[in-house]
Amino acid sequence: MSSIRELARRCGVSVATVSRVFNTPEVVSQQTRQLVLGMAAEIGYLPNESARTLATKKSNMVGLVWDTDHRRPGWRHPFLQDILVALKGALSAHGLHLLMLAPDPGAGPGDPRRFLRAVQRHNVDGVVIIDNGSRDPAVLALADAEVPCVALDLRFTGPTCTYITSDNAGGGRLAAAHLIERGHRHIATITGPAGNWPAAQRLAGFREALTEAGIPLADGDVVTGDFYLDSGHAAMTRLLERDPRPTAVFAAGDEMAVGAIKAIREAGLRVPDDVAVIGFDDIEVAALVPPGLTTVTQDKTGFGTAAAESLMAMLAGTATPPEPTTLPTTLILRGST
Amino acid sequence: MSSIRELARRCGVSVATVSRVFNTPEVVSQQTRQLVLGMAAEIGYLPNESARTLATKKSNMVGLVWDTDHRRPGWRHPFLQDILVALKGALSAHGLHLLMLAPDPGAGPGDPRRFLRAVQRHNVDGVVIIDNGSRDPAVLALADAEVPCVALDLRFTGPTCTYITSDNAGGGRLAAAHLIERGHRHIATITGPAGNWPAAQRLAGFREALTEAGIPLADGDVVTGDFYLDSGHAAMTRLLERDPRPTAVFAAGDEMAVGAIKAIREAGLRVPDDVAVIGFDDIEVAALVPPGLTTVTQDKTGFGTAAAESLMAMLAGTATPPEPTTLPTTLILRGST
DNA sequence: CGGTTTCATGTAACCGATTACATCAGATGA
DNA sequence: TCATCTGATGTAATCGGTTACATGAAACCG
Repeated sequence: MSSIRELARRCGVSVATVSRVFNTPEVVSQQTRQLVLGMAAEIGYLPNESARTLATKKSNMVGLVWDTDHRRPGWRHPFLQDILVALKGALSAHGLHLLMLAPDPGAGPGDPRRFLRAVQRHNVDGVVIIDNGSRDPAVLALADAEVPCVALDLRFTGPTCTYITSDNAGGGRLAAAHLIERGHRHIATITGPAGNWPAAQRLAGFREALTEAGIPLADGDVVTGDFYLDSGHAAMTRLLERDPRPTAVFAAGDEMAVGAIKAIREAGLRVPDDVAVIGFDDIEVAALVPPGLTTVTQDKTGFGTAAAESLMAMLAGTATPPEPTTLPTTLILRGST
Repeated sequence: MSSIRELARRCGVSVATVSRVFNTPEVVSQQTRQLVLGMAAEIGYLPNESARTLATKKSNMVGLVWDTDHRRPGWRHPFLQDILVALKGALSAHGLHLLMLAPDPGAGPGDPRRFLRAVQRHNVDGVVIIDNGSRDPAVLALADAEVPCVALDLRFTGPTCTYITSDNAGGGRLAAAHLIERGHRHIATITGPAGNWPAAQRLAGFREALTEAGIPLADGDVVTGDFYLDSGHAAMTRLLERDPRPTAVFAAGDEMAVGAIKAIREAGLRVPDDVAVIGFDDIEVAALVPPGLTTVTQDKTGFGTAAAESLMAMLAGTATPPEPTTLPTTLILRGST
């Protein structure tokens, strides 16, 4: 691998000049520039990023902390793929690479500093956190990183931190309003795990809209799930035992909604005639599962692009981190309501 | 940020000793080791990875080249998420980080060296390529990287290269055998784009099994799709116009199979009674779309773990790259056949 | 007891870049 | 004509580690 010194020697110039050709080409003469670039192409010279990072303390890498919950092997964020595609695209456009960090081996598996340490060792210019509400201490510890941080789907603040979330409360309101408009007066909901902020917001918005419409929400009509399919099935089964039975259900996640539909079918009832179902997320299956799941969609691509933008703003050196971004949610009408 | 020299000074030892404490602790005395570790914890010292990489030429980073097809914004690999989860998990276990590389900005958008250059600049210890048969020159150029490379779902050979694929031919055979066993004698297929190797293998295995069973496959019963839903719908629509109409269809991808089911339904026919459908991939929707899609499943997690293992083998310094891995495919019976 | 090992540690070169500062030739201007 | 400015380039310190080699003390051994 040819170094800058080798290239400088071959060109008969100093290393400083070569460096300038690549970093501040405008200060070097046309003639020298072409000489160096030509020779660089000839011998296949490429600057070594580690050396540049060492010298400049800028790595052009953004750390990605993700999938931190080792206790749950099936952990997944519903939009991981969409977010990654958008995030990588947006960062690439700025010449930034995305480093998916392994926990620091020097810290034990339970050490809350295992990601912070990994971040600090690698001179990343910023960090993106993808979580879904686990509130893992190892994630929260990242607020201490003296580096711009953007968290997705997680309230996350700090002197150099901001976050992106969907308008979950608004989405919950949309769902309630839609069901009310469809004439339902007894509406149940399957919410997410206690302590999960997006789930709580969805429930809050939903409840608010019901209250405004003068529709009561009994405690027994609020059942907790864990966002996965089976929990939706189980929750719905319980709801169907209620007397009177709710005529509509708002599930705080599409997977749970699909599970609910399954349970309704198994009980010999029809969707939406006997029980209407509305979900949240608009995952791929929503469009494909019959009768088509009406749902509240999140701007999946927006997560990635907004994260990149917030990060770029902080990298540009604003004194205070950008305000948290709230992505709009919208209703997608399909057959289940 | 405290440096190794700072730490050495505070401990009253040389930088070499500090370095040894972290890299070859067995050669330094118990006493000194504890002194250094204690002080390191106290002042929060962490070694700088860029500096280590510069000195050792090992970065503990694996480059990930992915989503190279800029012409198709919706590009996606059916298993990207599963692969990433497994890959990251397996690499993390070995202390390796995954660097999702942006194309080198110094190369134009169409430059076939844009990924190779990014790889070379970053001192990555290895490269993983996720492709789905685009045969992008920028991907093929990576064979010249003097670094271990593992490609997923792509035949990719070279002095330091190997690849992981599913047993696509075997899967095609499984699909055919299953339909034959179900009594079908007129079976059509929706294949992938010309030049797509996995698709070609699936077709080959499928065709082979039919031939062995003495069942003809007319040219008109082979229709080409592009792996996406709409193409499956369109292909099936054409197949339904055939006279006689096939009684079963093998789609080389689940999304196309779902599209096919949709087309069959829209034509007023039933699945599987009028036309049976079998897919390939076992994506999430397969289980959820009624009547449940019978399909050939790939070992999604296996892609990630096998890639990590092949990579580790090459990093361990074997003279020749490991043989390509062929992951077994198996049949998943559901309601569509 | 002198010589050889062994163990712990130190010295200093090196990895490949960036960059503050110095230099120097030629152009400018009074 | 000489001082001054400008533009292009060079010198050398620096970033934060690793590691070959040197050193010196203690242990071992015939």
